[in-house]
Amino acid sequence: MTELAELPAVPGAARTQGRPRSSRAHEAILEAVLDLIEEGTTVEALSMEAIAARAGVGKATIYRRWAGKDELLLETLVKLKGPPTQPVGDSVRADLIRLLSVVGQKDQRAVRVMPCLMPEVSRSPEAYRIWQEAITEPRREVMRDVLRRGVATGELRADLDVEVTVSMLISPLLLHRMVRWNPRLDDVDDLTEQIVDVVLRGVAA
Amino acid sequence: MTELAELPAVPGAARTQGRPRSSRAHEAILEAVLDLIEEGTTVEALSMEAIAARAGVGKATIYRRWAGKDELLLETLVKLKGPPTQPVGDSVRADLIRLLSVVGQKDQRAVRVMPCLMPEVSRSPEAYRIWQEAITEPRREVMRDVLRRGVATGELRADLDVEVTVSMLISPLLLHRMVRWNPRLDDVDDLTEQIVDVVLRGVAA
DNA sequence: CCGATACGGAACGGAACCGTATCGGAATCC
DNA sequence: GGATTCCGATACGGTTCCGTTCCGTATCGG
Repeated sequence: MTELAELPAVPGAARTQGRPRSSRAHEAILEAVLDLIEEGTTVEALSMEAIAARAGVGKATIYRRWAGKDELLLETLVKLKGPPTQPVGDSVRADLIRLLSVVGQKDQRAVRVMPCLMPEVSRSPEAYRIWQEAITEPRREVMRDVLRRGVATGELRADLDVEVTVSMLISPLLLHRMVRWNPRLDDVDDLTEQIVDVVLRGVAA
Repeated sequence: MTELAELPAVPGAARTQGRPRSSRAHEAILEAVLDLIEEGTTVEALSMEAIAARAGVGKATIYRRWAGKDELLLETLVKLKGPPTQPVGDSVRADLIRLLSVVGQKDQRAVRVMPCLMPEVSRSPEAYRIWQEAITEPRREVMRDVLRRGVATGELRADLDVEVTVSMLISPLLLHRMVRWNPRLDDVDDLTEQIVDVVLRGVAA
């Protein structure tokens, strides 16, 4: 998918001759994208000119690395999210709380970026595919593992519907932390625990 | 193009003299906005020119009615989502299933429009307020009522956290139907029932 | 040192929209 | 019939951004 190689700068090409691409410019461009989005620019309204200006970079320097805004955004997003949180293995409950407590809490910029991606994701099948593969699916898979292990150890019932359970666990937190769907939940301090406990009770043997 | 007889048309203004505004044009403009969004135009990318062209209307006809795109969009949105579904009162479970089964199913256009509003909602406090007051809050209130009645009749336990429960019930369906957050749920045919049953079990006395 | 490439910056022609103005014609009230 | 307002259409100047192409300079490998 995307190459994050750094020292030689960018692609796997045998770019031996001449001045190497500046990794500093590379980083500055990605940071500029995040900064602008965080400040309220929609993904769609992001202009290459604004990105270049913010990064202190010529537009040509951007086009030398990415074919267009979409490619740039993809690399920005993948870099932003990093790898999913990993469970520890104490108990199903502790692992779920651990995984869920970081939803929308790791990097505040991700919270700002995600809603801006929704129009693109809901419109373009390609954007949807990338979003699924790079962002949501890896995180769901981690949680599926926790639930499956719980089934294996007998902590959870054998006929548990893993997909529905994952969705029930993540969705309320995602919706609250991403778009603050219900502002009254702001005051609930043990939201994660409440959700996990209700779901675990609901699916108990 | 010949004009048919028109109703008195639009606002409560004392507009006695001259040709009245065409309610047909009014409707055509609102429909054009929805059509364009449904076809994949982002709210932000909506241009007055495109709306006018699609509606078969001059731009001046739009500006004569609304001061700008924001006002036009607001009226479009409020018209789109009509009043919330009302519960029947048989049982808590039946009412919840009734309310939840229409999430994202009433008007397919609403499903397309909502993700496009997320960037605006997450960026502008004013847009967030309107979105809450006009869209989400009235629907939550209906569901709160169902839960409160359940508490009153003893079907639900007395110390139920209504806000958290509402969020747990709606969020998974909302996320699935709006942005298809987890495509594996496509095949689950009794998703609504499963969610309601797990939650009700989880919060049982 | 030299050749090659990247750098930041500026300018380019072209496209899309903005919001306004103006047109001849149509609809309505007095 | 006459005054008034709205109609759809088109044109306008102004703005923003696109993606490309030039600069003159900086930085690498050989």
